[in-house]
Amino acid sequence: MNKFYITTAIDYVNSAPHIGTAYEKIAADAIARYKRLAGFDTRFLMGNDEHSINVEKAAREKGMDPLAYCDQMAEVFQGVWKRLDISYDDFIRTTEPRHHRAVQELLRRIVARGDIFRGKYEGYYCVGCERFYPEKDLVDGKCPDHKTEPQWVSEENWFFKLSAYGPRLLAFYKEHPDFLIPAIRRNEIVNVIEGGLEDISVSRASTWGIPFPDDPAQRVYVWFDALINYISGVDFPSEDGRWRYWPADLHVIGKDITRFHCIIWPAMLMSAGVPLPKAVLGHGWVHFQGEKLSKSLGNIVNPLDIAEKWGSDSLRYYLLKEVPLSRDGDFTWQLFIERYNSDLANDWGNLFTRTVSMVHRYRAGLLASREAGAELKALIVAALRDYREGMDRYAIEDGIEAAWTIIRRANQMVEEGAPWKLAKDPAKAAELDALLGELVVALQHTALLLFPVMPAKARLVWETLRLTPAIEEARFPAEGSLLPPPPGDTPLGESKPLFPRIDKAPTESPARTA
RNA sequence: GGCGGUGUAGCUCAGCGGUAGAGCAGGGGAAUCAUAAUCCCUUGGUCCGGGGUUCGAAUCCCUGCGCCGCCA
Repeated sequence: MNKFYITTAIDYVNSAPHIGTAYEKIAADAIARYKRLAGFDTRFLMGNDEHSINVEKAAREKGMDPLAYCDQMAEVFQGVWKRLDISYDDFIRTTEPRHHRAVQELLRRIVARGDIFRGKYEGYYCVGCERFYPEKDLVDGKCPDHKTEPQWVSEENWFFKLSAYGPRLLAFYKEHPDFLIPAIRRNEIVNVIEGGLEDISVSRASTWGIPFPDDPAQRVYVWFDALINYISGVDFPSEDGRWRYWPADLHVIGKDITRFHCIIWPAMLMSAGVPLPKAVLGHGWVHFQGEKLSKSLGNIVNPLDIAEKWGSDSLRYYLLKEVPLSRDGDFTWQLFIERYNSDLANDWGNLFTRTVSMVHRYRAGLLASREAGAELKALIVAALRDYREGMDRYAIEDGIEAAWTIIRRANQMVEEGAPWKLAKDPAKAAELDALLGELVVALQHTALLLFPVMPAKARLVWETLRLTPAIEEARFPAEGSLLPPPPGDTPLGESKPLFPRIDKAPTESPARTA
């Protein structure tokens, strides 16, 4: 069986997840679920990045031991992810022993290669960013991001010979043009490499972090440490068990950290002699009401607020449909309500309730016919093909669009067939049976296709149609065919609104307006 | 400043050499199974401005402007 190993960025735990963080996990989750439907032995890794100085600082400010603080935040993060139906298989924390082992072993190999040397670093260091800034990049002597004064740091560190890897990286990008998605970001990275790489400091004099091998006075620099989670999560340096998932098939990350993932990380692996990941997807940002998310603007939206009120699926749908991974998108309440009502409540939700209630009303919940006619079958087969074509390119919005061709057609079929008329004429009983059967088959396939995007509602549709086994076990039918139909001898479940409409008035301004 | 992207209907976007497209919103109608949802029809665009290539350009080239990204 083909495997598929997908990861997301691990998160700093000095603040709770916001809608942008959630977007990345939701997108990765949809891809992971899609791959499972496609029959891949899928491994989906997420985690927390706990060795940041800022994490230590946040803990101290709360008067907590850093590790205890991290434990607490790990609960918070995983609670949010579960609430959003993120189906991760494993959750790695960089304070775990398994991670320490992996980091130290990888470093040992890099040292053995001769790529680590002792050097002195002096420069302005922004604690907020955990990075050095050249003086010319400072604005009024302050960090352009945090607007705080950086510290002048001068210390002896361990350095990694990144500069030596420029040619190999360029050759790699030439051979693997699809490594970094979308293409535009690949060009940027190639330009950076062509401009020449500098060696990087990979250790800090600190007490919070992973001890540098053979130099307990130094801790591994948080970024160097963090990247390694992708292999410690599959048991590196063990050669068996989960290591079969490596190399990763896709690292899903934000576009701001592509350089770490597309230059430093491959170079580290080259140095250590570990195979490189297959691809990196650098997604864009979710803006809120037209503005970047930022603490100072106070427009950080808690994804749980939306999920609690309207269901996690509606948030997932909005983000995946309106914010293609390849570019930035915007979250606005107005558009959210618009998409929710028109796409979810009116199109999909209504198709579900009207179909199920007609089966109950006219046929006591039982299906005498359970197959698609030639025309509908062709449509579903085409939708399956288009869906997979889109999802394989990680164009989730195109996959959703393909699913909607079934929904639209089914709603049309209801109008054209007018079951309420057929029901009044006993001579047309067979026609009515056939139509209801077609609608149910259509609905069944929408549940399959939308499961990666809206797992909870898809599951509800699936179960209402009495389909077995569970939707989590479902797999795509072979090319050109449809799923096995629902049973004919068990009455369908209850018809209830999948997405209760949002009445505009009371929800006009749940947050400040732009 | 350099490199790159982008600018198409009120909104979000597709089209990327052959008579302007989709969804939503707006207008009209049909229907009543359904969350007053659905379905049908429909209004709406100097395709950012200017120049050029071509029988023909939203689509290619040049230039100006706006926005965005990366680098400096």
